[in-house]
Amino acid sequence: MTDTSRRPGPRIVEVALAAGVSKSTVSRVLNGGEQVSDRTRQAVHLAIERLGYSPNHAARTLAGSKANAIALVVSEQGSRVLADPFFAGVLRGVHTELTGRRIQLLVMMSQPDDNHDMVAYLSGGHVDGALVLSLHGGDPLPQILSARGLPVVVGGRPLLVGNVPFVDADNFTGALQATRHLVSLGRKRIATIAGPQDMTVGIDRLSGWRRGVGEAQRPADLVVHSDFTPDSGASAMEELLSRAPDLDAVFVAADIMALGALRVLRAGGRKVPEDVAVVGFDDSVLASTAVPPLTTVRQEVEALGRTMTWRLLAELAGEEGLPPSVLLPTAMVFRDSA
Amino acid sequence: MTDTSRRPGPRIVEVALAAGVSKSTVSRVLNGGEQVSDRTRQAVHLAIERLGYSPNHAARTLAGSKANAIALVVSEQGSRVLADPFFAGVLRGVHTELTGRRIQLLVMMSQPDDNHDMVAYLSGGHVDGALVLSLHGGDPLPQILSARGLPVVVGGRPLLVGNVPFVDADNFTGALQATRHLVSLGRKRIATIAGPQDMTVGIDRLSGWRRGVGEAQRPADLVVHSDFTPDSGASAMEELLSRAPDLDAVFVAADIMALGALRVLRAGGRKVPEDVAVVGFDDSVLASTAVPPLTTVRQEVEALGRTMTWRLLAELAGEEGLPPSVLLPTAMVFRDSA
DNA sequence: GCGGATTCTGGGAGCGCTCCCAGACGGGCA
DNA sequence: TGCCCGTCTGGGAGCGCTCCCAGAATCCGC
Repeated sequence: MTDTSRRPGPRIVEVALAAGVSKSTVSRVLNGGEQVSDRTRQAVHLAIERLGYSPNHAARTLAGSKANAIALVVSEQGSRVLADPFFAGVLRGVHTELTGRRIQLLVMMSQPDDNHDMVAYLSGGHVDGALVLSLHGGDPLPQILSARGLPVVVGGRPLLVGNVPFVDADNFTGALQATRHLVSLGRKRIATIAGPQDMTVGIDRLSGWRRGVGEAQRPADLVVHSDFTPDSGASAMEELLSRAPDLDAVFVAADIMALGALRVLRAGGRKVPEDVAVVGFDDSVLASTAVPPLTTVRQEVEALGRTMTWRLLAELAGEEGLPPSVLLPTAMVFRDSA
Repeated sequence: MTDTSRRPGPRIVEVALAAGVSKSTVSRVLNGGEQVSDRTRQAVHLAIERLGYSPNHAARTLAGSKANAIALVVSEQGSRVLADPFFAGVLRGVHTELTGRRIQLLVMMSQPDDNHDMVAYLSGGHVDGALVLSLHGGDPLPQILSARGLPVVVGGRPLLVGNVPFVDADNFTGALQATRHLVSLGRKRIATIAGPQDMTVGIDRLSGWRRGVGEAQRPADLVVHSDFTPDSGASAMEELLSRAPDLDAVFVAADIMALGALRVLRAGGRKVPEDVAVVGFDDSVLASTAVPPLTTVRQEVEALGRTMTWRLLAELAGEEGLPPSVLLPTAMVFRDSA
């Protein structure tokens, strides 16, 4: 339909002509830009500006040895509940880190079952690297891609460690901080509603709590596992209450579960924080609107995206001495619930 | 660093050789696939399968007349609060609609101020079309792109109508339904906390409420404008309460504002829904976890993404008689607050 | 049985770039 | 002055596809 007789915009030769140089030189300026005299470089830049030239991505990719694109892979299933605000934040971070560079961001969603096509695509040279948001840590995708020679950075500590670099919030320390806070409040019976133990985010936050109660000589028996939904948080709270009616604090491994827990506490006539102090995790939008507003542990989702991207690009650039993995600091946010 | 001496995987000629045909024929099968005998087609498909061939995107784009890619443009600013879950849902819908087709999805974020580069990029033939998520309806970006010949579909009704097709939830009807529900409950003094009036989502939801109170012969004076944050919802509720202490119902134009309103009502000793019935909008995750759980209007965010994509692809395919724009139905979700 | 229409196939010229190679130019040193 | 070497530049061969054109194969009716 739209037969604009070939794509619009000037070609590299037009720029070369305008600048009075060859297209090789323009190309040189566009890329590394070494071995070009300042006068020439400026002339080229001027011509580019004047003509509004924007290099053809497909041609660069075809001719060059890199794809000038990276992929952000999100798992379809994981993206249901937890991932929503999480994902948007990560994406923003990724994008921030990418601006200025001429690198395309491809977003893909991995099906739980059949990733055959995606693996073929990604390892087929269409992208230079991949960012994998691995919410359910057991996903073999990062390993597969990495084994095929594609640079990969995982967001969230993977369950199978392997040698794929990852970036994650420091869930362990965050949970530890939260528990220490409860201890410092003088709480004696500190429970936890833990996340699923097949996800490192669940595992690490539980470990942090264990360490926290351990170092304060408190019993570490009040653990109920749950699955990152408000309802499961509610039933976990019920179970805790029936097991230990004397509990006076709960560390809940995710704000969204904390909402369910708060509901049960309220229904049971326990005052928060007077009778039971509650600390959540994530500092999602839910936390500030909860009743009462939730004291929680903040993780910088956007920084996660930025750091993942930085790590990947650094690797692509061939930088040496990169950290295999990065843990991002977390910080307590004090509100009313503890 | 990773000098894999050219990209891995077979080329189209390998496939042609394996199938005993020419590369032209393989190309034909890959694309439209008309004018190819069934026997040949099957042989080619077999060869593709056997070799695990995946066509080189850059080469197709360079040689062909289309880019085989579409862009999803999100505004950086809008993506802060409102957009988070919204965006993930839309993206999922877009992706769903794209699977199977060999079309890349590029995600870009538009800076509020400088979109110069992005416009150049998008209208430079790098993508075949664009999906623009326009949360702040006044954005001229869709018009600009469209004027430059790029097919565009906007998500959310734009403020400047123009001739750019859009897909939106039927905010008007949704608000009308909500208001009618409050009327049917026998409420007499029905207020609204409206959204910003520089966004059509705010305008349309207010219109729906006006229509609803109007057709029930109720006064339409209890309007307070707010800005889609819990705190602004709270202060709006305070204002309403002081202006009309006898109000017995509120339609809040977004769940996130309703949370603030609920807080104020609770603090003021009003029982929800007994004293004041509250209906929200969006059916976000916030609604079900609110206290009390919020009756609200559900908009199908994923369907929005799917529909936008369908509309764009249909246009790219040159289909005739496409609807200029589409309004997606909304549905009431009844919980405890009204 | 033959001409022409119809269906199918192959050849090859680009698409717009990068990157290798060779050549032009100039400056320092013996 | 002559030679070498380093800096800068231009030419041109691809990258892997699509798409146009021409030619081969098949079919049909008279």
